Amino acid sequence: MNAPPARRTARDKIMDAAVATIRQKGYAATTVDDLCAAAGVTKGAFFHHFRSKDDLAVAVANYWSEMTGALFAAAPYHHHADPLDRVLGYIDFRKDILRGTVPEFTCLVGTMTQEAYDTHPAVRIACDRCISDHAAKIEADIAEAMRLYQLDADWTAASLALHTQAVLQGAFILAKAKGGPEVAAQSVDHLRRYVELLFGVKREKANV
Amino acid sequence: MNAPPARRTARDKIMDAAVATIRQKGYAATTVDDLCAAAGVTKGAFFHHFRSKDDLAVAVANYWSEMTGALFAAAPYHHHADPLDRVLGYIDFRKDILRGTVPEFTCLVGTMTQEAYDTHPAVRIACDRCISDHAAKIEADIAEAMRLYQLDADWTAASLALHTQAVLQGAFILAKAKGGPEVAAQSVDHLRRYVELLFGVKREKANV
DNA sequence: TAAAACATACCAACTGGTTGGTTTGTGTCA
DNA sequence: TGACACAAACCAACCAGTTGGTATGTTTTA
Repeated sequence: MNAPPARRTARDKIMDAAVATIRQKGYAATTVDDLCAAAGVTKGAFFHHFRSKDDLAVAVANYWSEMTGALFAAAPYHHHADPLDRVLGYIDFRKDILRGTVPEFTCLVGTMTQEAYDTHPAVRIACDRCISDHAAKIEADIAEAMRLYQLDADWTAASLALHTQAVLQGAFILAKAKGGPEVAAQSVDHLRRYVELLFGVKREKANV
Repeated sequence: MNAPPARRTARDKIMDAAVATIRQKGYAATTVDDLCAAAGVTKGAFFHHFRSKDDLAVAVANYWSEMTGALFAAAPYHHHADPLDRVLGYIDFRKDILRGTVPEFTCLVGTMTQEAYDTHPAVRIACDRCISDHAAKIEADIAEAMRLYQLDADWTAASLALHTQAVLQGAFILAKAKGGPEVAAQSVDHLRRYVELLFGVKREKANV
C-alpha cells in the first residue's frame, strides 16, 4: 500500500551526511560545503531542500528522533513481561550499542544541544523534544514497574527516566574526553545497579 | 613570596571573556573577534598572548581547572570527618551551585570536549585532564569511605568518581535542552540516592 | 491525446560579509 | 634604551546564502 521506489534523493543524502558529520565535528564547525561534499550534491540542492543551515539542524534532529525511535522500538527488551525487566533490558541494550568509534555511538541531539541551546532556539526545542519523547517511553515502563513492585518512592518515574538520559549523555562526554566507550560502559553499569537498588532486586543481564 | 601587583592584563581579560563566551555560544561559534570585543582588547593583544585560537582553548581549559580547583578546595564539605559525609557533601555542594542562568552553572570543559574531541587533540587532552584530575579528588574520599564501611564492591572508587562526573555533565545537557537547572538538580538527587544505597545509609543533607 | 503550462529537483558560478591570523607601528616600564 | 604589551590596519581564505539556469516529470487544457 505504498513504499514508493524510494529513490535516494539529495535530501536523504544530506540528512545522512549531516548525522555523520555533526556527530564528528559538531554543529558549528560543520559547514554547508562539508555536507554537500559528503553527500555528493551541490549547494543549490542543499538550499533547495533547506531554507538555512538552522533549518537543516531542526530537520536532522527530527530525523534522528525517527531513526532512534525505530531502533529502540525494534529492540528485544520489549518482550519482557515484567516492566522492571524491560527497564533493565533497556539499560543493557544501551550498553550493548556502545560500539565502534566515538562518533558512531554518541548522540547527535546531545551534541547539538550543547552548541545551540542559547543561540538557536528552534534547534534547542527540536533536540529537547527528541530527548523528552524518548524519555517518555522509558517512563511508562518505570511507572508500571513502580506499581507492580508497590514502590512508595520520593522520586517520580519521570525524573528517573530523565536521569537515565542524563547518565547516557554524560557518559558520551566522558567517552569523548577519553577517546573510547569503556568509561561510558562503566557509567551505564552504575545506572543499572542504581535501578536494581531502587527496586530492591538483583538480576543478571538476560541474553534475549 | 610573590604576588606581583596583579595588574589585570589583556591575557586575564581574554581568559575571563573566553570562559563566559564559550559557555554561552560554544567553542566553534566563538570568534576571536568576539573574545577581543568582550575583553575590550584588540586582535594584536590576543595574538600577542596566544599563538592561535586552539592555543587559547588549551590555556582556558587549564585556567578553568585552576578556578574550579580553588572553588572546590574552599568548599565546606571537606570538614566532615567521615569520608562518606564528604562524598555526600560534595554532591550536595554540586547541587547548591546549580544557580543562575544556564551558561553560568554549566561546565566549560564539557562543552569544549563535545566540540573538539575529534578535531583538536590538544584541547581534548586538556579537557580530559581537567575532568580526570577533579574526579581523582572525589575518588580519594570514595576509596576511604569504602575502607571505613568495609564495602566489598564489584565496582571501583575510580569508576564511581567518574560516574559522578558523567551524571553532572549529562545533567548540564538536560538543563541546556530544557532551559533551566531544575532537571539537573533532580539528576543530582538521584546520584545522591545512589551513593546512599551503595553504602547502605540514609543521611539528611548537613547544613554546614 | 498531444501539446502547453507548470512544478520539482538539481547544478555551477558567484557575492558580500566574516574569519583566523599577520604586519607594522606606538606607548610604557624596568 | 631595549624589551615587552598592546593597538590599528590589513589580508587571503572561507562562509552562508543567492542567482540564473537546466532536466525531468506532472497536470491542465484544447
